[in-house]
Amino acid sequence: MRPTLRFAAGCVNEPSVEAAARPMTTPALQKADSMSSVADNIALMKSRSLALLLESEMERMIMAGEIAPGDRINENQLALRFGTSRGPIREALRALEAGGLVELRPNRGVFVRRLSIEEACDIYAVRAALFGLAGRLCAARLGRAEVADLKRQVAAMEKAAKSKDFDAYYPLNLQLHEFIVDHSGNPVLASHYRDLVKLLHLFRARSLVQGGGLAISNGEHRDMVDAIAAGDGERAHQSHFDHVMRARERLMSAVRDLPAASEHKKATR
Amino acid sequence: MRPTLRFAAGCVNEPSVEAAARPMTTPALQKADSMSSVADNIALMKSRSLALLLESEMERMIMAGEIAPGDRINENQLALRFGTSRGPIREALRALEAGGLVELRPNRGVFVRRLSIEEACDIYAVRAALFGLAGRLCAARLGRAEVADLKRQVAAMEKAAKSKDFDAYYPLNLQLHEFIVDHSGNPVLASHYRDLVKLLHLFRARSLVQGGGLAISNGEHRDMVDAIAAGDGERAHQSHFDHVMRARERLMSAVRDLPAASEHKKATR
DNA sequence: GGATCGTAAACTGTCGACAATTGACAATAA
DNA sequence: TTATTGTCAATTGTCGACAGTTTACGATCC
Repeated sequence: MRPTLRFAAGCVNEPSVEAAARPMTTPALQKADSMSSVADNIALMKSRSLALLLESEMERMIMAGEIAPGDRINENQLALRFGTSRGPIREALRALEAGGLVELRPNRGVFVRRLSIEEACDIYAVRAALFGLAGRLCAARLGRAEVADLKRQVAAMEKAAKSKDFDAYYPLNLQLHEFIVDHSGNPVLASHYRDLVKLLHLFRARSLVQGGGLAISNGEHRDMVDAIAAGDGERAHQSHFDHVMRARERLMSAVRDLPAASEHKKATR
Repeated sequence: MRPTLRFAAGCVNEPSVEAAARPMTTPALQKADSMSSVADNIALMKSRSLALLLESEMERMIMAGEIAPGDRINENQLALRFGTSRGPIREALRALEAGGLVELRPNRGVFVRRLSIEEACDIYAVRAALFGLAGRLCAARLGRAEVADLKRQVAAMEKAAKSKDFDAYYPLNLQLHEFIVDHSGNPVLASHYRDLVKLLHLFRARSLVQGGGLAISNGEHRDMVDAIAAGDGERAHQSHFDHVMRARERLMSAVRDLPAASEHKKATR
């Protein structure tokens, strides 16, 4: 029988590692854990490889901030916590490193990547280029139905923006961007775009984006959708590119406005 | 004492795995292998980790075509060949997978990624977007000296193009693109661009690019450099973007012109 | 003869153990 | 006191072995 992978709850001190993964330890007994019983396990069996599981779980942990940028990741501790050996952990960390979420310092350990302002700035620019391309492609591809969908989304955001309901606006905003990228018809673009967005989560000052004019941002969304609706690739490109670049400016000016705190030590190297 | 890492020459049948890596097995004796003796070893010691070494070596092997797209990679065989255990090999493969060079099929093994025409097309588009951004940034950044350098490069290529000397043109072309990307001042952009170019090496029909009008291509280069020299970001973006997209069209039409052979089996899945 | 089933080899996934390195702390010397 | 050196615990890097899966091949049955 395979090792158990129980995500040993409470082994060390973890906030919320849910037993989202519990392969059939006893093939016979199967209480149907209230939530989907068999499908989950089958999916688990198919994933076939702790490393794959661990990779997504650790990515989640980093995204959720359970491990903060700059933190060192202890292999032994993780292995203990997940009830596995260090092998799969190391494999997962390698994959994460290639994605830039984590940094490998030989013989020292792996550290959650810490993004400098400059790097965040660079990432935004690349993201803008990709998003610009997504807009261009959408303008050439999207049909009436999809455009209507886009307009609906922008309208919903308009409402949230008017009432300054950031909690409602934020997920809608995310969804709109995802929609555009996913409907570009270019999976490579979508994948790279997502990677960049992930990386930006490591930027500690990210939360600053919040304040910045919901109405302004949504006005830009309207321009974007208009260009797509008109099938004007060039204009779509420009509006999409500018949208991200303006978001970058909003963030950067916010960062520079409160130069206090934050920037403790740069390049511990 | 550490394991030896001899890259056991001739163990299985490898064409050219040079003993580029030979850490100080006997700290005393050090014959100064004719080439840089100590520095190499120190660099090796610093890299500290077979996995890191293996990663670059295997990347090289894939790039050089020593393992062809679609081929399965046998961990045991590689371990034997390199004189290591499978652990570091697996770690290196994980990293390569995240870069898209290699594909992981659980319980089956890892396979060198095989790029479909569609994927290559998608990658070209993303590459165009990144290159467009690079052009835009260069237009805003480059000084007289760098522009002069660019013009020199284009002039050299002009000469090669006139005499249809592809072997001279190709490396210059590569160098020009590298130059622009590197001088964009955005390392994230440069890194992603390079990854895409690497991926394109997996496209079997890549060699078709060759025939396609050297003079035409270099004419586009001239436009690019002109825009950069003028400091016209918008025009630079457009010319750089178009340059890659036209290269894509040249490749794609070449592919479609000889529909024979090649496309054996799609999606063995 | 062709399809189904069972078996064995080959290989991947995982583990536990050991070797080497790092970083911290204590002891010593100036 | 301060700088240097020696030692030790903690942690990473690597290995060899075992368990489980896949796949190819041959035997059996229709």
